[in-house]
Amino acid sequence: MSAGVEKARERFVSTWGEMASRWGINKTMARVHALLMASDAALSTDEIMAALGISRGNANMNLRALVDWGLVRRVAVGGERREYFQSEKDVWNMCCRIARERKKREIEPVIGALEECLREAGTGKDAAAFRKRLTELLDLVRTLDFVLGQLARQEKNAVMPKVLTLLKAMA
Amino acid sequence: MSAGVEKARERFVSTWGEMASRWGINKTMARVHALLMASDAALSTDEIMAALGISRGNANMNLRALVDWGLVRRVAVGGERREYFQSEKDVWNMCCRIARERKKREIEPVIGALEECLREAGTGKDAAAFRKRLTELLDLVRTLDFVLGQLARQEKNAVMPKVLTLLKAMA
DNA sequence: TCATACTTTCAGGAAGCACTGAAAGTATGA
DNA sequence: TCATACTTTCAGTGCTTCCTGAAAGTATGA
Repeated sequence: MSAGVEKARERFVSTWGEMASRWGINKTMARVHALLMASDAALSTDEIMAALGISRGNANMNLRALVDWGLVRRVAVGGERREYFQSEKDVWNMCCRIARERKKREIEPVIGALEECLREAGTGKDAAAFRKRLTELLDLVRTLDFVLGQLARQEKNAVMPKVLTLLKAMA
Repeated sequence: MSAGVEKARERFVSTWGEMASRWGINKTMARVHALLMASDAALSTDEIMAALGISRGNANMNLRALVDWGLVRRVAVGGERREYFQSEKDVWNMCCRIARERKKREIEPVIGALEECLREAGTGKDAAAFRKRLTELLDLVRTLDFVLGQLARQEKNAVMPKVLTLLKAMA
């Protein structure tokens, strides 16, 4: 078979790592994720360490984070004691998991903080313009929160693909 | 007037900075942006330096980046030689600018790289599953690219708010 | 053209975040 | 219960990114 496949996998791993770090996600975490996505079989910690040239501690930490995000599962491989890891293979599910976690970790706290700002800004006339902008911003962030929520509920709710189809049709 | 307004502005600045840094955006850049959003009047470099306690070089760099992103404008204040800065006040426009830039800087290059991976992966049977996953991923990223593109075109295209309204109605 | 008032650049330093590796912890089967 | 095979933790280190401040650059009006 063509030798390019391995090069392609490597390129994929580094592309994914690069992209993730621009979106505030740990580069190594994304590389581990990409490696698992690119691999048909489940991989052990040692295989991941070897493939990416990272330490045991680092591998462990990032694998745990990926499991927390719901992007990777631990799997038992017949008879073996060692743990193996396997990524969620459905990219749409993957996207839903990411939406759910970012909503929870990054959007919801901001909504709370903006509400607090609004409360703190009081009712004075000098803050009227500020309050208006805060209100509009809060509205926007709530919309984003709503959209991510819909994405996150995907498994129970098929509305998102319909909307996307519709959006393309309307364009 | 209530003394809380200034506290509210400060909280807003730090909230915005915190959020941005979790999404891969320079924290100081976001704080400058927030300061300008919270301020009714245009501000000079010196005022920004004083308000945020940052150096001239830092202020200059981040202001330029904000201007590049289309989130902040330089404005002339009658007779004065010094430059003043003012943020885009419409939050929806702001959102469109961010969508446009992130699409251009971060999504489009990834699409190119994934296409290259797919080409490089060849046609061998051993890479069939990898190719399948790459294809699905590419599809997903292209969808995101499309959505950001629609957002970015907002000024010429009112489709996005309609879709959002619809999404809420369908939920 | 020069003095002035302001802006921009960039080398070096500081801060924060990620990584290593060895030691401690845990589960398994004999 | 112990030996073994593996996983997890975390203090110290390294690396990247960000920031500073002084020097160079630029525009303006006299």
